[in-house]
Amino acid sequence: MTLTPAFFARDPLGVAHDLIGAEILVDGVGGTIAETEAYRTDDPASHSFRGPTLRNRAMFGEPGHAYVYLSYGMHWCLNFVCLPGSAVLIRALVPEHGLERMVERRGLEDRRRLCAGPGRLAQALGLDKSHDGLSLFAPPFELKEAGTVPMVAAGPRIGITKAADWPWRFGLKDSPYLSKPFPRP
DNA sequence: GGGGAGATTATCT
DNA sequence: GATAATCTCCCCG
Repeated sequence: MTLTPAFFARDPLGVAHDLIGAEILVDGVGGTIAETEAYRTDDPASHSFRGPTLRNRAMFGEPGHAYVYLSYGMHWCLNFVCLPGSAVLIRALVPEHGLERMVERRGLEDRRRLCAGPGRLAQALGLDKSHDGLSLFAPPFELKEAGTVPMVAAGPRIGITKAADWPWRFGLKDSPYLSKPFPRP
């Protein structure tokens, strides 16, 4: 699967699945995408459900751009915009590049917890409001395709109250870098 | 290792 | 004024 803007111009379910195993870097810091969640326009849990607002405007912009928002007044979260009104939340990475900077930003050494969760990942990569709306195909972002086809697990999304049972969460099967294990089938 | 409280603020009702 | 796509710390056992 070639990572071009066209890759993102489709249903976020497919994008969320196909992003597992790809690599994301911000200023050279990052690693393999280990966990994602899809948010669609007809999805009660999505920020886009009630239409465009100031916060979610990036979700209605160009596919292949970043949507970065502040969660719980404290944590930045990174999304990749797909078709207008839809996006994929990046929930976990396998930390591989720039470990030193991640440790510095996160204030801990435990590799398993550096990027295991959307807020942790954003902190490790130094993301904030300034990245909202930026293209993923230009610095400081860098995307690389998966080397091999990974085993992908799917299950219910995490931390939401609406449509909580829809299995729109994807991840590297049995990876120790997930924010949480997937429920047994 | 697991459950629960508290942190902290932009956004929308 | 309530809510939220979360995280850390503290307590228990």
